[in-house]
Amino acid sequence: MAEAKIRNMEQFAAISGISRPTISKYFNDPDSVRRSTRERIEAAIEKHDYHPNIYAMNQNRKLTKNVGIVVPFLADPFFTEIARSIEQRCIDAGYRPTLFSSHGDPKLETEILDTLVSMKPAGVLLAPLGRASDKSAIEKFCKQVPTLIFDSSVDELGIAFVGSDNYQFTELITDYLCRTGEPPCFFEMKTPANPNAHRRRASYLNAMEKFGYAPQVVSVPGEGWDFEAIGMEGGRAALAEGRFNTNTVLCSNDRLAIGMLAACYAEGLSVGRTKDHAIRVAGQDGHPFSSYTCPPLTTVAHDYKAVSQHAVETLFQAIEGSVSGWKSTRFEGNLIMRDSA
Amino acid sequence: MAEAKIRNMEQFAAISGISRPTISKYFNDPDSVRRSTRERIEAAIEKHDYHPNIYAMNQNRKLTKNVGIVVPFLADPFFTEIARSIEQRCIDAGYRPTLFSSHGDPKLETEILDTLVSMKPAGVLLAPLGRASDKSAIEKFCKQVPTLIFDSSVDELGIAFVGSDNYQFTELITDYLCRTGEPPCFFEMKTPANPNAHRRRASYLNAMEKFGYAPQVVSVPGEGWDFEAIGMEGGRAALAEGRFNTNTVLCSNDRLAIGMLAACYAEGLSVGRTKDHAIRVAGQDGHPFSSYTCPPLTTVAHDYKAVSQHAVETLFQAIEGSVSGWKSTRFEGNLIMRDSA
DNA sequence: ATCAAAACTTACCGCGCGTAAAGTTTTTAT
DNA sequence: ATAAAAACTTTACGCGCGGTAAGTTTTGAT
Repeated sequence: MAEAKIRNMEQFAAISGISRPTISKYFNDPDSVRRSTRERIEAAIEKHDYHPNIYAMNQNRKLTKNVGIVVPFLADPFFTEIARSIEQRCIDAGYRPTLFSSHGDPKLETEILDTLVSMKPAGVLLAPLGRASDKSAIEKFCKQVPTLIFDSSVDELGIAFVGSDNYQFTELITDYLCRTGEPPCFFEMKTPANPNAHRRRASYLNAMEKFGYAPQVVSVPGEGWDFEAIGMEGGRAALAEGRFNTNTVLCSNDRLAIGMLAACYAEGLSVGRTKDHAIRVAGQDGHPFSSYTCPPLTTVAHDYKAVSQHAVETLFQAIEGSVSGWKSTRFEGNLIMRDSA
Repeated sequence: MAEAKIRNMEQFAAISGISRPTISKYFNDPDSVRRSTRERIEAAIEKHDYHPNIYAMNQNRKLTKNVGIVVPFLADPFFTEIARSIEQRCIDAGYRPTLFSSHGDPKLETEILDTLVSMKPAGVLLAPLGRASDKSAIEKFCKQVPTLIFDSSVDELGIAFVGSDNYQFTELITDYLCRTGEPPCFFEMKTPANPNAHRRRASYLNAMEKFGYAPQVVSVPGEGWDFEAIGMEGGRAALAEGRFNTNTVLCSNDRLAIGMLAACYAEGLSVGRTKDHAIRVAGQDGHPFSSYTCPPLTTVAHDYKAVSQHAVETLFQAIEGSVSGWKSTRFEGNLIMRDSA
């Protein structure tokens, strides 16, 4: 600690008595140098606490180990959860993930893509904003960087799409709700940001027809990503006005359902699947907190593990050469029966 | 779009008929070049869609506009919320924030600090893991980069600490609970990751003594950051075993309280502040979802705005020269009375 | 001991940009 | 019109590292 701080690899090479290219080789792959050399280098690292500058490293590399992860809204626990899962898988695969959130802002999303270009990532996992996204910017970006689109699909961009089978989600839970009680009304935002919401509505309508029930969609106003608030306010209004034809409400997503539960509580309606309750409420997503609502929320859970694993694997396969055509993979969800419906 | 893609500033300078240093100057500050020049550059940018590589930019700059934000656990909505707020303020101040999460892992926290050194940030806002943090690594880092510590304090490191007055939080809500019903038991994790938890317990004990009541602390086992699960399981056990002496439970934080609410529901206990309920539950933090629990959670909310604003301002003042001594600022919380207590 | 393979060193260029010095052109003020 | 100031160009170097080619040393097997 007495000596001056090492500032670059050349200084470190000089002080450790090993040539710079060898040091560089070591940091690129510690096993690529002789054991004795490695030990000398590691001793010097220990002694001088040297770390190469990763941003300078990537500057002149043909292939970096950087991976970008972009989600539309990090304050949504669904995205924090999936991002965390993907992040971990990237680390395990020896890559350096960097996480970005578009914060619901298309301009910020485009800026992030520009930043990512500077980062020279080996690949990017992008969950686009959806409807609001600047598609041409995404398209341009996909031509420069191997990009895997997840969560919500935008045309046939990038190397592949990996997500959930939202159509199956809604059909599954609609079927369950119809079999176990009154057929559900569908509760959603009027202008959802995410294209998956449209799939879910369409699936609901189709399923209800198939099962021989009259569908009823209750769309509530509200912009942005504050779903719980929108669900609560819209839910209270809809309940007060008696806009639900049955005692069962299927929400377009869990966050809306959490708002709906709060609305029911506020309106003095007891939620639950047994006879002594006034209303049943179900969600969709398998939100991390859905098991801690009161009552615990019945929902269809994303197969987080399958989605994140397949997304990461597909990206890495593409990075490592095997280029096949664009493909879309959607995983089925699992019904999680809890007390709310 | 017909021409080949511009790869660097030199090519861009050539094609736009302006020297590279001037282009560089423009990107550093558009107003530092003549109006006519600026217009020519901007026309060329528009035409060729050129953006300088930000990582190469920062390579050789004396002062970058990078700011690092590190939180211990991004899956905790409290941290997503405060991070988002801080991020926005940095952007508004013309800086480029990059967000990192330690994911509860001290090794990852140290790695992030190394990464941040490479990034040459103008400053860093760090919410340390707390008890688990590698303090010597943080200390080293603080010597290299202007660092503001927020949320939980670690010694007197960095340029300053900004956070909440956790002592006041607990005193405030304990007082409220004592005045409005039975005095509260204190519900907490046995081995909390965050030092604020200890402050809250100490404050509870002190307040109870002051008000002339016998304190009772119920500590439940559990490691990690899955607070809702820990609160629910520990809460169920404690309720089943009748370990709460009064009908009022003050939880160490809102996430634990959310778990406690779920435990009460599971045990068939009605939660609320009126006579017809069996138990009162309160939290602390002002968690983003605390208003959507059933019943809505009574809590002490962080002054998110004040904390994030003061943190960012203090950092930028330090960056821009005015170096005063280390200071600690703690903002008071606001009691939010809802139905749960 | 011998020799080829493996590992290393030296030397040099490249990445994309910041920055400084010196000279040239343009603008502004008088 | 003239001079000073401002803005620009040219030139040259630096940041911290990757990567390659050539030559040198070390290794390990015979």
